[in-house]
Amino acid sequence: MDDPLDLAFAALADPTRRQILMLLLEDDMAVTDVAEPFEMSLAAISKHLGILTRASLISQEKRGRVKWCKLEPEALRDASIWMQSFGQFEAVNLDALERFLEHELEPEDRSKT
Amino acid sequence: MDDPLDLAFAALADPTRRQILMLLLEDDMAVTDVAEPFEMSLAAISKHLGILTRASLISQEKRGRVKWCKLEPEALRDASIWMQSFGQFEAVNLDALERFLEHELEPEDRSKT
DNA sequence: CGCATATTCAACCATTTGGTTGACGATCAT
DNA sequence: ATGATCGTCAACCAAATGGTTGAATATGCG
Repeated sequence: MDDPLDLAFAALADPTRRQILMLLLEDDMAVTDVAEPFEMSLAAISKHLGILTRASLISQEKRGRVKWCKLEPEALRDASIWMQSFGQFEAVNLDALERFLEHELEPEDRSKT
Repeated sequence: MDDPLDLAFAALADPTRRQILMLLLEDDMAVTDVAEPFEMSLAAISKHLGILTRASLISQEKRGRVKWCKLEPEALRDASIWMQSFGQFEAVNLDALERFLEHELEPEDRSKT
């Protein structure tokens, strides 16, 4: 079961991991900093990052003792492309996207605007 | 864990379920007919269809003793929209899509052309 | 060196998942 | 009414998932 599509969708199915991706959308981050907003242990976050890495949704590069996490949109693109075949292209409604993201991002506690 | 996005991505993470969606892309189908190309039991397929239904990726309507399954792209669209925020819109590369679908659909045994 | 920081590893646990089988309830045809 | 077909349900099972804790491994700092 190492179909890239399996890995990508399975990785995206967890809300913690989607939230991690949203964090990384703003900037590359160290593992410890990724973990900071979450209630769970650092080890748990480390596992989530491993899953995201195996799914190629992020990459991790160790510089010094810090491991930097970076968003890697390629695999996400493949999954997105797969989905387009069902969404019949009208899926990409940018107005809907904006409204959706507002609704999705607001309830999170990460709003330090 | 009834976030629609969780349900949609988790449903898509299974290759059997993605294959079912591809079947339904061509036409609405009865449960038995959906199950026919697969090795596994009818009950297993019934479960998969239940998961797809709870994720709103398909709908099921019982007419007589036959339960018809129908593709329902709305939830898929939501998931797709979520992903666009990472793919930075250039994700929708139609050439790539066509090449991808060719590669994805060809190896299946569903080719009765 | 000796200690703090950053991250992973290993063992463990509860829950979920994906599958099986056999019995069951509906529906249609004869 | 009998019987075949359509589909689900319930109980069970093995394996995967998402979390915990405590020990281990680097790496940087003074």
